Amino acid sequence: MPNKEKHNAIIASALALFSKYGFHNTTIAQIAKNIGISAGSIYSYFPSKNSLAKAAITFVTRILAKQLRVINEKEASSQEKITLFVQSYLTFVSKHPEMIEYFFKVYLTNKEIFSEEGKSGFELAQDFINEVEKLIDDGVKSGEFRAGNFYIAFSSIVGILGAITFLSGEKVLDKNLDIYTQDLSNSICRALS
Amino acid sequence: MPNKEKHNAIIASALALFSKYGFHNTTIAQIAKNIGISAGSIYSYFPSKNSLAKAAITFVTRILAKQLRVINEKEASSQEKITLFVQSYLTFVSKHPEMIEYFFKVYLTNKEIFSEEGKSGFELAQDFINEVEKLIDDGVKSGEFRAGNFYIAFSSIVGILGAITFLSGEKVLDKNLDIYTQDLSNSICRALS
Amino acid sequence: MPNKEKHNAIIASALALFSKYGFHNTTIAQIAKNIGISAGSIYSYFPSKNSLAKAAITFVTRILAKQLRVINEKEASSQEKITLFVQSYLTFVSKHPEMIEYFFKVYLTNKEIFSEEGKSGFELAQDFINEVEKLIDDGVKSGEFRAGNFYIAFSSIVGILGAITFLSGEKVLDKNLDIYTQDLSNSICRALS
Amino acid sequence: MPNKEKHNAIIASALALFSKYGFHNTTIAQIAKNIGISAGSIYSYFPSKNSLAKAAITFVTRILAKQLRVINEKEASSQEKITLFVQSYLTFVSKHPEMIEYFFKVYLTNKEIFSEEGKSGFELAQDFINEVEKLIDDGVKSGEFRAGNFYIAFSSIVGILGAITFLSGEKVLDKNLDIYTQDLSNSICRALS
DNA sequence: CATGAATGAGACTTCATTCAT
DNA sequence: TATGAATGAAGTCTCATTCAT
Repeated sequence: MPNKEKHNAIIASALALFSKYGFHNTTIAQIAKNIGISAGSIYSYFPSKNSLAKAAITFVTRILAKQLRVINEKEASSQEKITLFVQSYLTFVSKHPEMIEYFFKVYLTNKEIFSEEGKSGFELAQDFINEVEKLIDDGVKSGEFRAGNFYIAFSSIVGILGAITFLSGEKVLDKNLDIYTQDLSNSICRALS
Repeated sequence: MPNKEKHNAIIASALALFSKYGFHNTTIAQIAKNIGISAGSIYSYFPSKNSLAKAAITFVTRILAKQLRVINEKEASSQEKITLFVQSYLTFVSKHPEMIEYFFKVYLTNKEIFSEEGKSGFELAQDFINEVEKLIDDGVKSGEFRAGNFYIAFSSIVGILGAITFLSGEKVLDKNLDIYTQDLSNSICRALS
Repeated sequence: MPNKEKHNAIIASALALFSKYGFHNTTIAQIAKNIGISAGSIYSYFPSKNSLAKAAITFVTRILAKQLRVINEKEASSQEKITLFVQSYLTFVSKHPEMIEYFFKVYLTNKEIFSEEGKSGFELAQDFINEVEKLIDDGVKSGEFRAGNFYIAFSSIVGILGAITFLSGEKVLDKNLDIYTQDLSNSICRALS
Repeated sequence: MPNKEKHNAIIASALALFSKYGFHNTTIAQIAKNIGISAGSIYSYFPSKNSLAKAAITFVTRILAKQLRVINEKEASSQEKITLFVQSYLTFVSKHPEMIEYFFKVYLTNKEIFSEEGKSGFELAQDFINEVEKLIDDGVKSGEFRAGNFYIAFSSIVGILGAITFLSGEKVLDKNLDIYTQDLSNSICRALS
């Protein structure tokens, strides 16, 4: 693999275009042109368009997982952690909407791209999911969150954040995203408690 | 097969295949073959593949909106209405997973499919959104839900249900969906109150 | 499969171009243009370029096998049968050089096209090979040919005819092919006896 | 690695890969990697892939011509020479099947590879052909072979050997090639006499 | 209205060849 | 001379859409 900088530039380009136009409406040629390289060049870095989409997901997932890991390792109540996470998440959405939109739009809606041979593409996000699980578990242990089904708790966090992200991307929100931090944290904590 | 019947059969076929394989991985020929008609004849009913996708989403949206309208018109507390809605929704997911998966998939990726037409896929769901708004408003008026930003409340309902639907589609849930009715209603009501 | 006539026209076009320019130097577009249809059209008849090459081999092989079968079924000495076969073969080469050249050039030299999953592409010619075997066996039984290894006898017939065909295709022969009938039959019979 | 040595290593690598996968299914990169050099550096030795193919065929042809020349210069009957040639040829096929397979493959498909250059692949083999001609002429002069058309005699030798080589390459022969030496020589001599 | 063969535009991908280092 | 990243041209194949029957 030639060059790490270009590798990342390709991912960034793909991320931006996939999230904007969708995976199937973005061509390799566009991704290449977008960063001033030739289409064939991309194949020195990624063996296929699908693999590029996967690399992009891994890229975003790692960032999200890392952010949450840092928060998980802090000394703070679980409610505070939720707030911190919502905060860092919304900031991230503001700064890199294309990454989050990619995560929610392309990833969730194009299973056929990410899964292979019975293996759910879901596993690509495992790192992030593990951190969410830890966040929930810790809260249950400390008594701040009620014990209950993991998937419902997971849905309460990720679903609410995902939905508000979607609305933001659709430009239906009148204000800046960070305005909603406290209110969203509140709703999530209540849903979990 | 009368006109209207074939029209609906085409939508049902499209719905099933789009949700299973994705819009771009489903061909008009497959949709046609699936119900034993010719590819060309689909164009007697829908002017394009995109228009078929739109008709399908309208079809599903109307069903969801109608279900919620019936519940909204009942004499019941808002909490009970939430439970009723979750219940009817989960039943619907169990019976017609393809419709709900398509519903979420299309909305998440509407840009990909509908972007060129000016009208966002989001707008197509206005009926349904209006009913959700009414559900929330009524709860706020009755004092059961806290007053607050509509979009956050909307996200709390639709986001949580969407997330659990996604997990169900990914086959990561160990049990039947309806098991989660009470727990989910609980989480949603807490998030709103 | 739409239409038998066009199916055969495609095979004929492929045969002519493959034998003239080689498999890899012939494009689907050329094959199509050659008979005035669109490139995509070919894929209604053959799922891939490789499959078209295979169909062409089967086509030629069947003709060769049929010719030899007719001769094998005649009442004649084996030597006479050899002569008849050489005669009919040379006539065929004169009339349809592209078919025979295809057989010897494309088929023999592009194994990767015709074989699949351990299965030797050789089997595509089985019909013809069987007839050659019968021709030899009958001669051995009648005492005209010496008993011996089948593959050597096979090589004596097919190798000699193949080589003269090749030379003919290379335009190094000064005279018409049929001039050589008696001489070739002679050589083959001696090689076998 | 000195100049000449690398030159030959490239030819050997090309020979092995061309014969195994075919000219068009072998990439310059593979040829290079196979001997641990870079793709670009092949162009320091050969101006194009085609020229490399030509150099390879010349290389093999010279070996074959030389072997036959040595035999031609011996004091022996023509029949003995045929046997010697068959023997040395089969040994060569056993030791370097890739060279012989390439030899036949290239000549059969020379149009595909060399056509644009005006000079047919056939001409490249002139050295070898001359030696075959001498072998035949000597036999005719000594009365061992019957006088007749050169091309038929040539086909009898090269066609039979080519066919058995092909069968060997197809792995349809049950035994080692050298087993067939006497039998093959026999057939060839009879065909010529 | 139905059919389905035909079209043609366009996508992904490969690879010989070049050239700056 | 060596390297190998980059190019760009080309080829296979797909499929929404059309249209003659």
